[in-house]
Amino acid sequence: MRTVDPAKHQARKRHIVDAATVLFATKGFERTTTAEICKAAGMSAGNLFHYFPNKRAVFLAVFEDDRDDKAERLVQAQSAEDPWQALLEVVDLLAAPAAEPLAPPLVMEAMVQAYRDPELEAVLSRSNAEEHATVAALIRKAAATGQVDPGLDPDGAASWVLAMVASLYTSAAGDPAFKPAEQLPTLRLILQRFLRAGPKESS
Amino acid sequence: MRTVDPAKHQARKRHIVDAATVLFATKGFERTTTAEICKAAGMSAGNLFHYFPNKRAVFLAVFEDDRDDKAERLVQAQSAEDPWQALLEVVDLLAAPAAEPLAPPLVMEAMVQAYRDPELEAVLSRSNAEEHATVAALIRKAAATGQVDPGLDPDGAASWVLAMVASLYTSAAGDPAFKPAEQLPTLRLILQRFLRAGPKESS
DNA sequence: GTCTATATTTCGATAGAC
DNA sequence: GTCTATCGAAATATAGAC
Repeated sequence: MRTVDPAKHQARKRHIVDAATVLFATKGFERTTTAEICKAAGMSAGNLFHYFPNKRAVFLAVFEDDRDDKAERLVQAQSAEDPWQALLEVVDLLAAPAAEPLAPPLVMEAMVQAYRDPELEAVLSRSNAEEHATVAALIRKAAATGQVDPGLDPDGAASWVLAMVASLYTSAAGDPAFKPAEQLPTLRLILQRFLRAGPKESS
Repeated sequence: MRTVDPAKHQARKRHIVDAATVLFATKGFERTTTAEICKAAGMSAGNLFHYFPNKRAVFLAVFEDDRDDKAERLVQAQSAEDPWQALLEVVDLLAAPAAEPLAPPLVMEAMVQAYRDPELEAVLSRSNAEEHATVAALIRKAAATGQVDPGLDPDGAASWVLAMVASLYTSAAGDPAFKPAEQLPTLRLILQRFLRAGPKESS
């Protein structure tokens, strides 16, 4: 007999993760106490540890949830008709959260913690691998339709596209005056010139 | 009467900084103890604290020294005849250390610590401002000679150039298999296409 | 290096759903 | 009656001060 409703259980975990996300982003992982998470989530320590084995697991769940979310939306964007338009949509999708105040510090914190936590490292690199595969596939498609320079290595180019998107997060994290949204037009311009350029180059 | 030879004092500080750099890069700031720094530098704690007030000051000195170093070499590269060649040289100069094993983790560590240490933050942003000014000036010059698209905003473009260089460090820090040196040709290609593109764009 | 303060995690109990 | 969510206090671990 199972009396636990999986959906409810999942929702409860999500509630905890949402509360913890704010704290992790503003105070960092170590400086956030489980007591604070409990208070933010409106529950006791005993209850919190009923859902997660330890604090690290809560942190991990932040990025697992995000990965699931993103993977789903990537499939959407990927399925768009025109490969070049799909690529631009994917880039927008990946870049958009950089404008939210919590995302950049959270990304920084994740990079730091990934250094010390192989499990987190695994989640992040899986997430990155999915993004890379999506972007590379679209570049390949767009090259096939002549919308992207066929001379480019799709995997190498995809890495650079992702690196540029990532720099929106690192820049925003370091400098509060940096506005990622304002950089999107320039990012699109760079991508356009880099990827669509024809085979002939003037040195 | 002065009993300290300033040059000798400076050299001794440099020696400590060099020894500490290796430790900071491999173990991170917090996990490096002052005792380890003493041992690596071959001196007693009393002697070390004669040169630096605390561990944080040693860490700070790593980046101050680097800034001085870089500023000097930036002047060199900046003075090259052709603005476009000068720009490429500056980029190479800034990108080159990414290939050294210690630099990427050290850069990461600096970014993390800058979050919590306004003094370090100041050193890093000053360093960044100098790089930005140099690159922007060269872009302006190259635009004037028609080697760079005059439609670009030099400051905005310079920020993106630096962001791309920085991504060599972050990528190398995260993934041991990533080889910054191999990415240099692609980086140059991106810069070339982004910056040199004429005014007409095919959408 | 010891000791204190603070944070994390475990434990046993209670109350309600099925 | 069994199973689960919840609580709050107790025990363990960790970190910081002296």
